[in-house]
Amino acid sequence: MRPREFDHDDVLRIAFDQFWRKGVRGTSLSDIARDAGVQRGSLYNAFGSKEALFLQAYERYAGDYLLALQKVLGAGSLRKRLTAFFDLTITNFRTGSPPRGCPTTRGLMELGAAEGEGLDEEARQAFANLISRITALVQDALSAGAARGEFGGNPAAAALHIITVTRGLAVLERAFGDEPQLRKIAAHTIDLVLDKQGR
Amino acid sequence: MRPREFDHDDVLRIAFDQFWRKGVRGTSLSDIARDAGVQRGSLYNAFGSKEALFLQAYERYAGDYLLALQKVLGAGSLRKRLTAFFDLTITNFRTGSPPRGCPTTRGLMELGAAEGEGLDEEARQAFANLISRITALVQDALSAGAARGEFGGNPAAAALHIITVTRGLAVLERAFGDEPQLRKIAAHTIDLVLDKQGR
DNA sequence: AGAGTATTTGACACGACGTCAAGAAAATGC
DNA sequence: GCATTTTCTTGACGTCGTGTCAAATACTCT
Repeated sequence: MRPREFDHDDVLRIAFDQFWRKGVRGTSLSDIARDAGVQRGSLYNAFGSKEALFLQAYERYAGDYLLALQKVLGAGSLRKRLTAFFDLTITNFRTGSPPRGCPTTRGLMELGAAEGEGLDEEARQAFANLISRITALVQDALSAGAARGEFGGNPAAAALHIITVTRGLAVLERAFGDEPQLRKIAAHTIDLVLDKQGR
Repeated sequence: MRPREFDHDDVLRIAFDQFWRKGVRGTSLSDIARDAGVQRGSLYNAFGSKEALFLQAYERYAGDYLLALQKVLGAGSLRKRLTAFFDLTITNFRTGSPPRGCPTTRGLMELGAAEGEGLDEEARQAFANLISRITALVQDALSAGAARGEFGGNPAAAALHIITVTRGLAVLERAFGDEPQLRKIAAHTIDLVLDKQGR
């Protein structure tokens, strides 16, 4: 056995950074190879394909991100939790310059509509999976809030609504790049859901 | 002067159909040329570049789409208008098999985060422009509704919120392809905005 | 030390984008 | 009616990206 000459995790991080900034289709394996100081062929040998490499890098990101969300969604009043949740969400795709956007949303929209086109079904499931798990976290927070009388609606419906808004924010971020506006929408959403419309 | 051997508008329609289904990056000019029965070089001669061709095709689509929206947002009670608006929105990216998704959202997420990457600034403005104009239409409907006592909130904030939800729906459509779920979210959003939370 | 095995490396085939020069076809002027 | 001109068309080219393969390489285990 000959040992790898590069660190698996280093490559994963470097690759995801590129994918995040430029999208999967917009990132070439040559770019990653150059950045990581690895030969292009070695990447194919180690990961099989660009999509497989992306998937591994994405899973890594998804795990980290879920942990961070779990943290902010688990402490404080419901309003505080939701505020922190939106905050982390917006911060997540507003970091970097230019801002990197939301990798999940970008990945989803990069999917080919037809079969075989672009990213494959496995990637779609990875994206859907992260969204589902985030939805579950939000729903848990809402249910906990309901138990404490901080919320009187349907946790499942409200969680879905909140998630939809975060996905929409990811899109508007791309369109306008106007962070204050995103935060306003987030605040408004919290008001709507908590039924204090601030009028 | 030698006349064109193909119809400008035909090509635009054929091209946009492909862009819509497979994204800009996922569509090759060879595909379009084959589909349209035109030589690839002729497309370059007539449009200049893939992005320019996309932009023209997109503007065409945007105009049609705006007209349709204007129609449904201008008649009936506010609730009816919003329902028809969400209906048209969801129908728009659920048509075709497999569903084609939302071209605006896809286009936005295909944009390169950095300069020079992928679609250029002009495309971003075209996307942002359509979103802005749709927002304005929704806001008009809300204002009209407010004048008739059908709505008591802030039209600008509510319109922005609604638009955000539609962008989120476009993303969730990609993730889950679950049309009934999308419609539920839409209905819930209308309830929230009109302040009848259906509890 | 030697054999085995996985990794690295460079070359290859293929397709896509965009450019360019040469050929083709119609409108205009004489 | 014919030549000219102007535009469109056509095919070839260079570059870059993806993915494959066989040969060379370097480590490990016996």
